[in-house]
Amino acid sequence: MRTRFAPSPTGLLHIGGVRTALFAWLMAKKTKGTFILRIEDTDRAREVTGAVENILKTLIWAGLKPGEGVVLENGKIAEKGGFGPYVQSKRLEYYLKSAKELVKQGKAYHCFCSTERLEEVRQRQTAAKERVLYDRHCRALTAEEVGERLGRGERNVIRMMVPSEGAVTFQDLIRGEVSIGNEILDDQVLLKSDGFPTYHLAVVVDDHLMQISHVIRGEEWLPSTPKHVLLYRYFGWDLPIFAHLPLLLNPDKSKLSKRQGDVAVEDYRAKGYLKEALVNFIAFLGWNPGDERELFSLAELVQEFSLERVGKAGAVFNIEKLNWLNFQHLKKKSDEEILGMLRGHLVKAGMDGSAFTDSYLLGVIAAMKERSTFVHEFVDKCPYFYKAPAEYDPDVVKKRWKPETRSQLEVLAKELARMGHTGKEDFEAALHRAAASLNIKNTELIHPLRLALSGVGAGPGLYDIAFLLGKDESVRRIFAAIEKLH
RNA sequence: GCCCCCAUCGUCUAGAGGCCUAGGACACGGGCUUUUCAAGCCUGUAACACGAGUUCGAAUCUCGUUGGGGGUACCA
Repeated sequence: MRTRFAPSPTGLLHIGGVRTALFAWLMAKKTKGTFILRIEDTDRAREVTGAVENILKTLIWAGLKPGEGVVLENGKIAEKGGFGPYVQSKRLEYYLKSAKELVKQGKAYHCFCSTERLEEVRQRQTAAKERVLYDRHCRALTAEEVGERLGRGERNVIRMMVPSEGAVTFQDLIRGEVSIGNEILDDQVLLKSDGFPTYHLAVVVDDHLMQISHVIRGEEWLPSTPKHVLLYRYFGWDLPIFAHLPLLLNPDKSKLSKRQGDVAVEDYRAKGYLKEALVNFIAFLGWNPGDERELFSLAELVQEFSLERVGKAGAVFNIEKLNWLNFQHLKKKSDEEILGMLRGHLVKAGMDGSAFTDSYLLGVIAAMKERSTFVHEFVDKCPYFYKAPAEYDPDVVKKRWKPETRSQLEVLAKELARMGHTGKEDFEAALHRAAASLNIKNTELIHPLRLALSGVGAGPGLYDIAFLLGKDESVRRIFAAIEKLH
């Protein structure tokens, strides 16, 4: 099996794009086939510099490395494989040759209509509530006339000649048989006046020349597939297998787009989503294993995935589920692995990472793991592990800080200061002793202590916090709180 | 407008005629646990768009309606 992902370099890689890439990649891997990256840069106006590199890096980040086509070699964009070039702007000769061949066979023709005339035709048709199609004006031109105008170097395009009757029927792996009447098919432009092909010509020529066996793409291409089928027939080529994936939707069910939240993979990456979670989540948008399992690694997806189990209806991109998956995948990682990511994050957050030892951070990770969905929460959610609280949550102060708290905490501080060993259970024992000597319940000390140490009312187990901070720092924070809160 | 595709809880989905008084997951509510917050465990609310058929029997098949989406460029 040879599958391909063929994006246009018009910007950042879209979440819908990676899903298409993922499905194509999975199919290739599953069958020990090849996954190819081809760049469809036939619209020069929309091209964005750096887009190819971004797309490639994002794919690789997600684990979807192309085995052929446009690849990254030593950090540089390169091409690999025997069917190149893999960038369409470098393949102009193929498209020109193909288009000319069709003209010669009478299956395509030169069209000299101006954009103004085209626009006029469109408007007339719209007003008359007719189908908006090219009126095939230039089909009537004689060979002499065409030759003459071509000789003058007049601007023209090449359009495919679509039969006005009959219908095109083709098989889609996901949707079964799809049929569209020829009468609604346009005499599609194949070669633009700038010499570049349109998508329709380029995709057919390249998929054939590159021996793509399965064309896996979004459902938005379904309506133009008949044109492609026609083109395959005109050229006398075998059809690939088509699989049109259901669309990814905004919460309002329209096609996933910008302006309704983030759509670039990079956005999610920047927010701290794990690639494992994103891939897992995206795979389940339209696909499922048929049983109750939900957590999948990329390798497991390769084992289980099949296009037969891809659904037909569009799927809403639901961030809540993604968050849950991120939590699950984060929990699956070893503390050591998280440590590496946390160190990276500390640096990014502008903190002096070297101020904390591995074992200290590992302690923070153990304490916070059940409470964190993202790696950055090992910092954001518990700043008190990195520096003493500068202020105290007013609500918690109101609830837990009584007039007698001050003197009680002083007793506790003395107990703590006297400890010989400073294990987690020693803090607990010391607090119990303090409470006993004051003749109060443990909780009356526990909550004020939590407030003094962390500045907030919620978090990991109190003794975990105290143990991690250590005896001296805990005592310091108690006195700091007494001073600030009276 | 025209064409194509789609239609099960709010969301992702299981379901390929009887196993469905429709299952799971996220989210939401309640409970247990507990020094707090989480996590975990238990539990609750919640869906076959509608209408005709076919059939002994339909979420599952057919047709229609409605709704939604996509397409309709010298963009992909």
